[in-house]
Amino acid sequence: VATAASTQAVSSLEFLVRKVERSRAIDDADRQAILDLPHTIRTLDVHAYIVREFDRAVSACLMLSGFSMRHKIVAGGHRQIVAIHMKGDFVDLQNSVLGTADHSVQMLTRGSLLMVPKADMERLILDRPAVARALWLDTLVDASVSREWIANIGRRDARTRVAHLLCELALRIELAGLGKQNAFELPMTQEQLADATGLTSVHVNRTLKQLERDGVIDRAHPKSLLIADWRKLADVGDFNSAYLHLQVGGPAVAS
Amino acid sequence: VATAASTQAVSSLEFLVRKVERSRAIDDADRQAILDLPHTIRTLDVHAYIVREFDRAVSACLMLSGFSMRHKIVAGGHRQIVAIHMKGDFVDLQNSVLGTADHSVQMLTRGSLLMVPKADMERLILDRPAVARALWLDTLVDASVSREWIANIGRRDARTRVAHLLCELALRIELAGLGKQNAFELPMTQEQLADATGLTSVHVNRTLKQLERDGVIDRAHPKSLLIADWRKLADVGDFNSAYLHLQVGGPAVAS
DNA sequence: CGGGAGGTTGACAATCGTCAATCAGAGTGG
DNA sequence: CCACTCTGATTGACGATTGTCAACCTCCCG
Repeated sequence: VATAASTQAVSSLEFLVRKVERSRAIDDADRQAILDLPHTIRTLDVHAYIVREFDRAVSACLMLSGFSMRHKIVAGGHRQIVAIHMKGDFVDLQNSVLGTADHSVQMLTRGSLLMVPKADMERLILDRPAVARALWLDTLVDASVSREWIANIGRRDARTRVAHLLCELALRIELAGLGKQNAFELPMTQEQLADATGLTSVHVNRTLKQLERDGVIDRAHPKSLLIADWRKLADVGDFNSAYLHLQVGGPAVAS
Repeated sequence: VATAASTQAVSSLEFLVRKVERSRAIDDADRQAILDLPHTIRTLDVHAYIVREFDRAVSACLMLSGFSMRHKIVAGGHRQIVAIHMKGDFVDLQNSVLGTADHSVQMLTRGSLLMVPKADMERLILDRPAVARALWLDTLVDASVSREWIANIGRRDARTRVAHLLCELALRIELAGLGKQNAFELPMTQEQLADATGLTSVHVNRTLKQLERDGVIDRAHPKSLLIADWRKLADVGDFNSAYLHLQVGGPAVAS
């Protein structure tokens, strides 16, 4: 795989360096190992697939812009979205370690991705333990989010469930620098919200309408979401951000 | 932390070596690093907590026997079980990396655990990349199971959901050498099955009864489960074991 | 201007939850 | 050995959250 050494590409790897640094102290050799990664940038349209079920992973993909969804199809053709990804998220680090994808990842909007060949990623992981630990941390946070989604879908009613998802998206969008916590563009249709919450689009519609009537959210256009009362939404949504592990990393191993 | 060097303890670390070896080729230094880990063995009674929400992790725990459940509590006090663990599973590797636990882990049966202090685990991870990768793999498989649970709870009806969970448990119990795929002791009450599937115990009861009437399962005692027709159960449960990633590891990085 | 995707709404159906009573089995102490 | 107790399983009646179906609307875009 050729190394794309355009200005754009180099700044993208620096983005990866900063991501890794957020969760873990890394040294110059670690930093250089990341900056030396061969890579390409891919821009994908809405609905384009990043990973397809049964694919064998060939690259690790880091989202640079846009939104994507991870989803599974069950018997009967129903779809369940199991994660939403945005700028700064790795979308198939797991597939690149596990081998065959057991689900698909598809763009929710147009966006661009940093692609690093699987073999180079593997080598980075084995050569640079501090980087490996930071990436592992990333997958652990993903796993924590998945567990919260299980609880959300399994044990909360529609109103709470939708409010919770909106809270999560709002917070993550703000953290990614893509909008304000209480005013952002919702990158999903109501059908997609339904597939993420285990509901139907009709019921999501009714639920959103109700939240709007109750003065919790405000929607000028159907897609733009204004959170009229964050406190209230977090309350309705039984939302506690602990599961996002925003301050992770923990102390380095004592030496 | 003192090293417990009883015969029992040593064989437990060998168990960890074998676990790591299953997913990844490791060398003698890796093997020795594992065998040198300080550790203790703890036996816990039914309902005992392995990890409590808000705890700061102090040890990584590997299950040696018995069953446990990972669960979250939502507003209203409802409980959602987000994972079932058994012999060979790590129960708080994630907490040991993430810091504070965002949920609890509790014994479903009496059982024993191998405990390794967090700091030693951290050091192992940084010093032995091949071991770190194997452990990472373990957490990735857990994450994959979580995603399947999201789909199971979000998009399948009660009958399918329960059947799917039974299939997963049957397969994992057989793989752990704790029973046969089509005849094993179910370590969970119907209320626990309900909390794992996002249903109520009453509805789980009706569903199990129906599966029994349909000749899919057979229950001599309420707790012993005989899968009368594995094919049929897997069919009813829309079960495909791919998400368990039973053949993982992938090729080592080309050198 | 036409087509299409997505949003909105109503009527009705059904899966699943709630409540409550009863039953079965295991462990305990007398 | 036998009441006693507790946990968990079972069942019925009823209610409600959520799904289904279908129509219509609105906006965007070519």
